[in-house]
Amino acid sequence: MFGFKNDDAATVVQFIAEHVRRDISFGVLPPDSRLKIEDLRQRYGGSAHSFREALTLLANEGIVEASSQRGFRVASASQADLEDVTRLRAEIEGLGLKWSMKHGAVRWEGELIAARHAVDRADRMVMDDIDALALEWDEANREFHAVLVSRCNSPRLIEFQSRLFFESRRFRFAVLKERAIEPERLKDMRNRLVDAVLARNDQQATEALERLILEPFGAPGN
Amino acid sequence: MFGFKNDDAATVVQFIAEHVRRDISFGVLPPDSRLKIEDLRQRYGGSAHSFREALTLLANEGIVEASSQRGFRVASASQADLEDVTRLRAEIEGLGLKWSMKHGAVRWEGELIAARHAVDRADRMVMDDIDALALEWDEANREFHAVLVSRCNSPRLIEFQSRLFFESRRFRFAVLKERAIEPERLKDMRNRLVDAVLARNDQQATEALERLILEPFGAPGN
DNA sequence: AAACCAAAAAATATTGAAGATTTTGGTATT
DNA sequence: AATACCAAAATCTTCAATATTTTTTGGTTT
Repeated sequence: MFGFKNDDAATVVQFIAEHVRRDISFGVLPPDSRLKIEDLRQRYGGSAHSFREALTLLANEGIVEASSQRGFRVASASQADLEDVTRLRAEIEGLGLKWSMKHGAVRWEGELIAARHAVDRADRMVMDDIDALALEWDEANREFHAVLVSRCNSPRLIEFQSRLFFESRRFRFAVLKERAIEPERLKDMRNRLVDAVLARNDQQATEALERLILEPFGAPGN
Repeated sequence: MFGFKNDDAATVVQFIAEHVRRDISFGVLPPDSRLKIEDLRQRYGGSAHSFREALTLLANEGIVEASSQRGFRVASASQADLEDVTRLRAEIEGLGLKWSMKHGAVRWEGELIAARHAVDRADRMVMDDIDALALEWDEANREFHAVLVSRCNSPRLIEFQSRLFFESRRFRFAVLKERAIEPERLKDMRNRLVDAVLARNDQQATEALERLILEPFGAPGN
């Protein structure tokens, strides 16, 4: 019936998890709100078991909190969380970039330049219709940062990076909704980053990356 | 009735997950072996659903692999995995240690010294009866490395560290079973590490930590 | 009025059984 | 030997029921 023979998200649990994950990122399900299984079923479909499984999974990812015998709720999103996630993201991603710069060749550089192009474009366009383009915008961002670490040769680092990126999504959308994105500034920082990568300058690259990650959130702690 | 309402995860799923996690670490369930739910139920008890949930969780942690429609199996443990885990552990733990050295005070130093004492002792004793003392030995190790990062002020880093430590357990036990532990050498390295920490010397500390983590596995890549 | 206890109500956790779908392994055919 | 096909096995998903825990409610005592 369905043509999905891929190993990707072919199971109901993963389908649900993906959906809930996205709705949490977008703020449709706000922080600290309770996730009553019965309510969710009516919204997303699926059986109670599938939901438990999916929520257990999301709890393990950190965007849902589970307390024993008391059900699930969306993880809180405090200032401390924001700082923790972004700081750690800067470190992990910086490390992955450093390693990628050792192994990545011309092909990688091409992917990087293409991803930069896409994300620059998304930055410029997203303001026109935030609701419609937000997902696309974030996907371009995800792709760019994924390429940065893609050649690091460490599957676990890639997974951590991806997880932290998802966790920071909520905060990123909050910034976007305040229209606090500065396309030109971001483009500048990305150019400096890519230049440093192409020149294989480790230190400049990690510094540029750190600024790119931290600055949109107001560089807390100055 | 008040008192015992700890967050202690008294749910069946977590109980099963904990058990299976341990058996995988110990090699009771060897890498790549299939995890048939029916078989496991007879061994651990619990319902099929609880098992699915637990295994989904372990799959998310990385020590179990799930392929859609084809069940679960213990994650393979290749040389590449060993290198990935240990390398990443050295980096993450090093970062956490650096941050801990900023915030940790006298109390922390005390915990560190106590943990070092315990793990030195465990190293000396474990050879006498490996099967009986292995768990205790590894717990002392876990505690020591947990203390190192305990003051880093980043819950997510602590969680990553803990996860990587569990993932590396399998390899650590393999080394132990080959009786390839050198208590005196390890004690030396730990002393150098703790000395550097007390002196608040970032670079020496991270270098010592890196050696402590990588060396027991034969320092691959020379 | 505040604190306390017990029973009722609500929600969650767990299990069992059964139907649907997919993979696997064997057999017959070409 | 390769392919097509069928049956058995395993997994995935849902429905339904029971057990356990938390929360609420209402009445009693201090």
